Formats: sequence, C-alpha cells, structure tokens
Amino acid sequence: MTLENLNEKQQEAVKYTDGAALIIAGAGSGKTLTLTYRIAYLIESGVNPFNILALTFTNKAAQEMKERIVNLVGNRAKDIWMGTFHSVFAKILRIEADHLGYVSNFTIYDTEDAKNLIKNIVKDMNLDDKVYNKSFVYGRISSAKNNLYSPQDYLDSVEISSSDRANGKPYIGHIYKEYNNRLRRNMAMDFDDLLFNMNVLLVSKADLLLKYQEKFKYILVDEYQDTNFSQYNIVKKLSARYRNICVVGDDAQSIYAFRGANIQNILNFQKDYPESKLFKLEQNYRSTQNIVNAANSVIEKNFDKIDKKVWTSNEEGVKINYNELPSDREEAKWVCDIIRNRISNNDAKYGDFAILYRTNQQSRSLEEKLRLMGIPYRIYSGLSFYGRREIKDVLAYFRLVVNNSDDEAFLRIINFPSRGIGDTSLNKLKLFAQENNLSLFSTAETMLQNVGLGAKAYNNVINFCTMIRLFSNRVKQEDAFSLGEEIIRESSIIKYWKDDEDPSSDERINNIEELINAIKAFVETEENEILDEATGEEINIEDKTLDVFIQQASLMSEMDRDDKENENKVSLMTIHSAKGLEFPYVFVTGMEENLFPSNLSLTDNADMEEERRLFYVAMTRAKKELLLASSKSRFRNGQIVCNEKSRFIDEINEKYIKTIVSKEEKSFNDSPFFNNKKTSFNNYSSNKTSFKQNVGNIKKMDNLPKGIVEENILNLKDFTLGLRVYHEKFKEGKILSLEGEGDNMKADVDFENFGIKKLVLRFAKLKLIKEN
DNA sequence: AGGTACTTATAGAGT
DNA sequence: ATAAGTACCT
Repeated sequence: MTLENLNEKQQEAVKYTDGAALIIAGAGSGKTLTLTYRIAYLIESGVNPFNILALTFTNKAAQEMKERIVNLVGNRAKDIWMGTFHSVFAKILRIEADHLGYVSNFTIYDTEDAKNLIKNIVKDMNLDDKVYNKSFVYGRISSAKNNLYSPQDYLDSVEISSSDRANGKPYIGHIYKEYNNRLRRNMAMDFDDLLFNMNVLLVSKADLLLKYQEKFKYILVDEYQDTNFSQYNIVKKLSARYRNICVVGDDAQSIYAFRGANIQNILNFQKDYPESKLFKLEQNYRSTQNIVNAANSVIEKNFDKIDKKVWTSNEEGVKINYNELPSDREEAKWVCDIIRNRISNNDAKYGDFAILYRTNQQSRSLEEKLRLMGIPYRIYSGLSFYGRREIKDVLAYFRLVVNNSDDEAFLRIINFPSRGIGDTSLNKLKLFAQENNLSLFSTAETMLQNVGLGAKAYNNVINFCTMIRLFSNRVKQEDAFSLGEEIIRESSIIKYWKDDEDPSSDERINNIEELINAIKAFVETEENEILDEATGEEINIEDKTLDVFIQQASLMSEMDRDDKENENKVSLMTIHSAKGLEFPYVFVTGMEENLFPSNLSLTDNADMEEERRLFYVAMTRAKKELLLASSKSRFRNGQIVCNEKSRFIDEINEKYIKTIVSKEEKSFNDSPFFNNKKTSFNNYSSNKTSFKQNVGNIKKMDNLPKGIVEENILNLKDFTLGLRVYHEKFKEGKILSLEGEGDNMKADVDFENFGIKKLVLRFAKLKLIKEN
C-alpha cells in the first residue's frame, strides 16, 4: 500500500500505529483520508481487523469509510467494528444483555418515546405536568445519565437535590427512578442507556471488560471533540489495557455541548495519556483562501482552543457574498436565483449546492420557493423518516411483536386502527397490569378473564393478542421482510390511510412503502458474522430478522438514509447535520441576531463560543463559494419577527467579504437569468393578514393573464396538448408537446413573454387558465 | 366507542 | 404554524 496520496503530516499520523495518538485535524485537512489510511495501514502491518474498533459520528460515515478500506486492503476489512457509539454499543449490549437482566431483543426508545413515558409517569405520580414539563425532565435525566449518575446517585446528591428544590422541582429524582423502572419493565433502553449500560457492564463485570479490551486492541475515535463523559469513560476503560487509542477531532468544531459533549475531553487528552503523540493537520484542501481566511478571522474570537493555524494553497477564490434581504421569502428567492445563475453560468449542478440554517423551521420558506422554481432538493434534517407518525405506528407493531413487554408500543397500537377497545377497557387493563406487576400484553393475553371487560371489548382484545402472538412466534424463523410485510398488511394501517380523506395520506402510504423497501434492503445486505474471540464462537448477531431491523432502525438518522432517486439535488440541512460534509457552493441563511446566534445563547459566554464554532463549521463546508444571507423580518412561530444582522457577519475580516443590501427594486439584479423586473415578484395574495409589515416589498403582478387562473395545481394526468397554463414565473403559456410518464413527465410550453421552455411537470406547478 | 371541533402547548441543535 | 390533547356530540 502506498501512502503517496498523503502529505507528510498525514503520513506521520498514519504510521504511528502503536500507543496513544491525538490528531488535531483542522477543517478540510483530509481527516477522513488520514483515518482511512491509518486503519488500512494497521491491517497491512498485521493487525487483525477483528481487533479494531472505529467510532464515527454517523453510520453512513462508517459505511463509507469501510468501503474505502476494503478497496485498499480487501474484504478482510469487513471484520472491523465500525459505527456510531450508540450502534456499536447497542450491538454489544445485545450480545451481553443477560448480564444486565435484559433480553437481547430489548427495544430502543427514541426521544419521543422517552418523553411520552415521562409524561405518563408524571401523570401517574399526580404531579403538575407544567412544573414537570416532559422535555425539561428528559433533559435532566439525560444529562444525569451522560454523567453516569444512576437514579440513586441522583437522589443521594446533595448538590442536585438542593438545586432541584430551589427550582421548585424536588421530585425529578423520583421521576428518574420510576422512569428507569418502567424502561426495565418494558425491556427498553433510551439512547443514553446504551452508553450508560455499557459503562455498567465494563465496571461490574471484570471478565467482560477484559474480553472487550482484548477484542478491541486498537481503538479509533472520530469527532472526539463531541464526546460526552459517558462515551469518554467507555473509551478510557476499553483502551486501558493496550493504550492503542487514536482520537481525531478539532476543538474548533465542537458543537454538541447541548447534549453533554465536553470539549475538555479533547483538550485534556494529553493529560490523560501523557505518553501520547500529537499530530496537527493544518493544511486545508477543501476551500479557497478567502473562505479559509474568513473562517479563521471568525474563530480567532474564541478563547478556549488548541493553538493551530489552518492554511491553504488553493486559489484565492471569490469573496464571501453577504446579502441583507427584506424578508425570508426574498431570502429564499435570492438563494434560488443564485442557484439558477450558477448552474447556467458556472457549469454547476444541483448537487453542488447546500443551503444551511440554524433551526429546522427555517427550511419551510426555502422549500416553498425551491418547489415553485422547479429546483430539485432534498432535506436532510427536520423530522426524521423514522420519527414520522405513520412509521412509528408501524414500528410499534413490530416492537410489540418482537418484545411483548413494550407497554408503550402496546398503548400506541392497541386501538389503532380502531378495533373497539376504548378508554374504559384500557383503563381496566392498565389497572390490573399495575396491581399485578405484569406487562399490558401479558395481562391481556393470560389474565383477561379477570380484568372484567365487556363481551365485545373482550373479544377484540383476544383477537389482537392472537394476532401479535402468532407473529411473535415467527420472529426468529423468518426474515424481517416477509414477516414485516405481513404484519403491515394485518394491521390494516395502509387501509386506514387509504380511507382517510386528507390529501397528506398519500404521502403517508408512500412512506410506509418506503419503509417496506428499507426492510427489503436490510434483508438483502450481506450478513456479517461476529466472532466472539473469547470463546471462539461465531455469533450471528446480525441475522436479518425483524428484531435486528428495528434496533438498527431506531439508531438511524436522516443522514444515514440513502436517496434512491438520483443524487443531483440541492441539500437543505441544519448546520449541525452538515458537520463533516462539503459542497462547492454553500449558503448560510438566517444570519440574524437571536436566530444565529440563538437567543438562548446570548447571556452565556460558553454558549456564545459554541455558536461561533457552529458558524465556523458552516463556513468551512464551502469549497468554492460561500454565500450568507440575513433577512430583516421573518416568520417565526406564526408571527413576523424583526432582527438585526448577526454579529458574526461583522466578525468576518472585511477583506474577505462583499456586502449587498438589497433594495426592493433591484433585489435580484445579481442574477441575469431572471433580471426581468416585471416577473421578479410573486403573487402573495393567498397570504391573508401576515404581510402587513412586509408590503413595501410586494408588487402587484402586472402581466396578469387573460382568463381565470384555477387555484389548484394541475394534476399530471390532466395535461393535454394545447392547454393554456399559468406558471408562477413565466406566466401565461400553452402546452406544445408532452413526453415521459409519471414523475418524469415533461412538456414544452410556449410562454407569451418567455418563449418556449421545457418543464418537468412534477416541479413546474402549472395551473389551468380558464377562458372568461 | 368513535369522530369532530375547539383549546392548548410548543416553538434549539440530534444519537 | 402546527401537533397534540380535551370536550362534546352522534
């Protein structure tokens, strides 16, 4: 294997294989490349891939890195354990579940499940749910777990109990205790438990600690700056025997303190491992000089950091473009116009663009405009696929089938779709289960005569239990696809949504179908056997069964999903999700005080430094061009708010930035593609009250078509030749020809003022013009 | 028991 | 703006 692709510093880091190593990798410094080569090099120099553990930030990153290593050293690299902290330790907990009093097919609760459980506990304990707000309580419990405080530790801590009492919330410790009891009763773990219980395992079972220390002789941790205490401690324990630990990170990119990440982990690494060697990768291969220098000028304002100087030998590039716009709609339009312009003038493609923002809700106005302008995009954040209601419903069926103790899943589906089991019956069932310390399902299955239900409800419950039981018996016999498909069919969830009038139901059905495809893909991927080195036993922990699928699915984020459609789309995501990615053209929208930096970070200096690091991450995603936008007013939570431009704009050294303040009249002259002023504004008339503060910017549309524009967008099947249609931008036109089918359907349309355009009808949003 | 209409909470990033 | 929860009617 040759290392000639690597620079000198990178090569040094690759070759220093034994002992502790700290790699400080500046933004764009070829970190992934270095890590990839380092692991390949380890294998080449005789390390058994079974003995390597690599912890990455997303599962997708792990998957991609593994593929690259396979390309370098061949298939044996597949035996490396690589994935996120949560997924790797979930896998180990699956194997070792009985040591903790769990079953191996335990359920993993996501944040929503966990908060619902908390809400139920607060209700059962007769506490005020406003005082014990579920999100607040969840946050307290989560940070307790991440700092390895058990419920008893929590209750025993004088410091914590006095601070909770001072806040008027003395019972959080009790809720925490009951929360953990219920999780255990449900055979469930929350995200933090995956790490907490791994710690428990390593502390309480000396033989297991030794087993995994021997297994993971070489440990690599990516994004080390974003590890929390619980993660830090696992790594410390596992590496204690061989001390072959390599951590990679950049303190300047630490952006997860809010969920317990501790930047001190990376800052203190050299104290923890005095023998460690430090490597600094400072040459940036990603961005232009302007971008690198501008980002440096911002991050300089932070106090708490490791000294380094990121530089580049790339070309100078164009200046950062900052535009101050009147409203979020104008902001979205500016972004779209630039995308159009760069595509026609710079030979860029849609996939070269990313639009970043601080908060998920900002995607809405952008999405609207992108759709209107027929620009293909994909959102990588927001409600994750597996968080959608219809998907969670299906997964609840799976969960109950796999783990009959999961009361939360039981409650979610016992009467959805409705099968005649109402609140009265359910309350009786709950009461009986509670009094006899049984799960709801086993109560329903074995004790139903004693519960005292009406005849109708009784039979309905029996039928439900029979269905679930028959499926449960098949979990280990069948693959996830054949069983999952049948469960979905039997549940009648699809029928429920088909009967529903709401137009969004179609989308829900699509999503369920996509879930079925995902199960299929899961079943079809290669099976990996895991060798238990201590016993020499080959454990087939990755059977393609339903229980494995749902455990894996609960740890999937939006970033981990592949898009089966073509990849050439504009990416929309939060800055947090953009970590580790790069794009030729990057927009950062919403550069306003109270939004970015967030209003919640204004009073605390450490929080403000984290916001600044976040901005640094955003800036350094860009390869060729960085474009910033702020808006004087924008919709937030249903109303218009006005903010000054972000302080971060002024922190950029002015040598590297060019500012435009868009006057209404010449907002979009930057874009020769759409410099026809007559058409630069949209018809906002559909929006009733909310534009009062915005009207200065809204023009009456001048070239209204003759005839009446129908309100609804034309359905794909309704297009015919010669139809008179209305387009938001090109106005009035006539269909000349049609081609393609379904989503690929295109038309040549002759527009009165714009000539003939080829439009993809799925995006064009054409409306019918009726004669008057 | 099930469905609809109104009220209320939520509005920071995500494994 | 939106989702979820509650009150009330069939």
